[in-house]
Amino acid sequence: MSDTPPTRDSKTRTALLDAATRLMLDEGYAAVTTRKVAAKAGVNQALVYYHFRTMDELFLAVFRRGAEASLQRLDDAARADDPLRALWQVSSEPQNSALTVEFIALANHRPAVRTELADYTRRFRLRQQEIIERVRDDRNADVPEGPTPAAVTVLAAALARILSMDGAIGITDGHDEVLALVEDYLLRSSPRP
Amino acid sequence: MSDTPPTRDSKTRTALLDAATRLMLDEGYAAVTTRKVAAKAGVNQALVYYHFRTMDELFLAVFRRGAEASLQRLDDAARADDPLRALWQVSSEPQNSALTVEFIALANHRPAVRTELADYTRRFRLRQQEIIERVRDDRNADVPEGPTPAAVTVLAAALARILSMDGAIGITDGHDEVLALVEDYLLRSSPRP
DNA sequence: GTCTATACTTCGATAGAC
DNA sequence: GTCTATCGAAGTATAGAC
Repeated sequence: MSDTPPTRDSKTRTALLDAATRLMLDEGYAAVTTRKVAAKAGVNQALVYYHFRTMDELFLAVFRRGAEASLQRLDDAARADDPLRALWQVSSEPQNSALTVEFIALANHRPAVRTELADYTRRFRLRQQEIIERVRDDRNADVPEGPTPAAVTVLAAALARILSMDGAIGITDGHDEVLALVEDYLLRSSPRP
Repeated sequence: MSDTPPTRDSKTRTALLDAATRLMLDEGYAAVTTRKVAAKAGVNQALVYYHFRTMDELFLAVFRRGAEASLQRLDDAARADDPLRALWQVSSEPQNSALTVEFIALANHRPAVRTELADYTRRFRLRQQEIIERVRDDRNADVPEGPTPAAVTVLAAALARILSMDGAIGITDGHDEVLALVEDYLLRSSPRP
């Protein structure tokens, strides 16, 4: 506890996180090595270990930054005119899903990442679910048919990810049809003006 | 062309493919190294290079073996009593989705894998789509509502994968609700006896 | 087909000067 | 905070004996 910890909001630290994120998206998590990250950030390799003591901590820092941003966007969506549509826009941000898939693969051999990913996923879905329920209650409507809020959160995550994964390998067949289903749901659930 | 190529159906070759597959499922694709694969198969490291000249070829061989098996199961499903339910069973085999996710992550930095994965995905979905259309035509029914066959193939892949990915990190919330939706679709589309 | 031995590369991580 | 220098481990791949 006598060490001076590196600054939480340092220019270099941010550059390293940006570099690691870009590497994950462009070349996959296996391309995230201290050397490549440092090179992309324009600093020395050893400096990575000053800001993040291990690779695990670097990955966790990348993950947490993205997770906090996503939860923040969720709260913004809750206050949008059409919250359900805003929720879908947050979920379907392509970068979001692409990064998540990399972290899921990473979680396979990094227990610390798995724990963090599971915690975040639960929080994200639960918050999403609350928003969906609130929208439903606000219209104190007769919402008989259609999937439950819990199912909707899983469906949204599933669709967002398949669109992202397919896109990564150049597949788009059936995507328009699926997006039409989403649009259909949003229109059926949207506030009548 | 003067080299004697290794036997296509060799005991060792199969053991190596099994070992690589298990490693991918248990520890992620990054754990698939010639040393670990050889150790798990109980043979020498250099032997991997006799059966597969490079890591790329090893990964492709693992992929192709699984892909051929899946396409075969698709054909079997086409002849089942309830083809749609059989299709869902093939898609939702947990191993299937888990392996696919690893290959998607791999495709990110192995172009050869990406090409192969894209080709296979197209063939799989197209074949699935044909089966769905045939089932629909057989009952020459009035199938007005519900998603198109192309959308169904994407939905099935999306749901199978999210269930698998969630399961890998210990998340099951909302899964029952989603499975109930699938069951609902299958019952609505199943042959009335 | 299977092995030993080894060349070469890259990785994570640390020590210590500035 | 940032750098140079370096260690040891692990990776891909090859040569050659059996």
